[in-house]
Amino acid sequence: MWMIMKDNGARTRLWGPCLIFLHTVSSGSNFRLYSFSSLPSTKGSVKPSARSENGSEEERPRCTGRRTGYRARIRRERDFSLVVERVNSIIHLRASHGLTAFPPRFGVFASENDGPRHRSAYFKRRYVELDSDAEEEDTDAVEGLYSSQAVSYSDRASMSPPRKKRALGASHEESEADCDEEEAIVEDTQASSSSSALRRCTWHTCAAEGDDDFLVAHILSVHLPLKRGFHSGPAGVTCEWRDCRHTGTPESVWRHTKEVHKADAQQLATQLGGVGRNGTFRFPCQREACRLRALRAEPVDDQADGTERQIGTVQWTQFKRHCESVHWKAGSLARCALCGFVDRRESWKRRNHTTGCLSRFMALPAFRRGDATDESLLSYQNSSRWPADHLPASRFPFGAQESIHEPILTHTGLQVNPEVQCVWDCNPKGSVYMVWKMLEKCLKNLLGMRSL
DNA sequence: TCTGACTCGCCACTGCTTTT
DNA sequence: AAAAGCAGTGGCGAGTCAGA
Repeated sequence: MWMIMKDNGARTRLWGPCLIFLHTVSSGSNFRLYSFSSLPSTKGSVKPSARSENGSEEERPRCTGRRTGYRARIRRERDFSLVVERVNSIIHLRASHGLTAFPPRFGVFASENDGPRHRSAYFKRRYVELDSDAEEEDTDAVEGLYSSQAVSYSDRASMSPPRKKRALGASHEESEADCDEEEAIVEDTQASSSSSALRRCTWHTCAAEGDDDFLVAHILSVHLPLKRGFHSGPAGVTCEWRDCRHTGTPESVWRHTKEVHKADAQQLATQLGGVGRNGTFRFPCQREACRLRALRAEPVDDQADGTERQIGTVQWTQFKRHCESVHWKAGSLARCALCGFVDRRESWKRRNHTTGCLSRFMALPAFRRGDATDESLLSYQNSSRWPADHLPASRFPFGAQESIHEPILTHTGLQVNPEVQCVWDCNPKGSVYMVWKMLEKCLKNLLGMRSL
């Protein structure tokens, strides 16, 4: 279903497995449920892809004026106005943080400019799962976010096989874990690759159980809840086109690049025969890192358009992504909430970083003892960074700006820390993710539905 | 309604690392 | 040493959106 949220006057369009329309009614801190009739029409990027997994058209949850598809199904099954009235009477969300991602893309980097996008692998997968009635979840699962009772929750229909233990974790393990703990990491990682894809939190007496993303959210909301704020990303990046020293946010520097350097790029493409069909053009990136790389490399192949592709050249249509992923390490990238590892969003599913990272973190002696603090997380992030003198030259993102190595842990007060209260007979309070899962369960139970 | 710019996700390729 | 695995990166097509 669609969810639209207004926060301090700025509407954020979100999609999620919900039946509600949240609307700010008082200074961005209280949210109220509205019926679908209040929903504005949605089109464009908030709409799931028209393509289904098997290539056929499916019933899609769209907020149009017509009672079609999923919405019509809901209306047939329940009198939705009664549902809204009921939910309004028992839910009260209190937020002291700008909820720009609801549910948050837990496990990866999230910031104000990094809201959920329907094309992300996570939401695509969530849509498929939640639109299917094939599975029924454990109704007690969400409670595991709080309690130490043995509960289980699987947010994934399947889990990718774990990555092999990599050098990334080696230095960390040398300092933090003994041999037994290394075995525990391996066992834990292997366990996570089993068909159940579930494993337990290793925190002291905690018995919460779930998949990788669930456990990351659980750890950050339950065991290390207070001081961790949402990192807003690198404060600034530098253009570096030739000798340009223009600095700013990734978005502003990209605008600057388009305004000031695009003509230069086109001229380079023309000179080097990099102009292709349909107005596309490929040019050598003029940042020092790419120029040095090009000097060291030979042309690699011939392109369909007859031009020769060289190391360090890029098409203009891909240039923003190139800047963000190669030079700035900022923008539309995903970041691990535990170690700060940054990768392109579309690579997260394939790389399966979370499995190994979570294993290493939960193997920390302090974490297993149950006395880990935010300093433990900060220490873990520091130790997980690639030491510059140990980096293979080709692996290191040569030219990447320093912000990539900044820890994401910020010591902030409650006033900027995500904190949400959901009153549903039991009055829990906690992270956005946790309350979101509870709300999802409550709505399911209320509607008597197996899935939304 | 059309069009061009833009975003997103999938895929292929290269080269390095790890395993056998 | 060969094979397999993986990280880094760019190409490409489909979808989206805003402006003409």
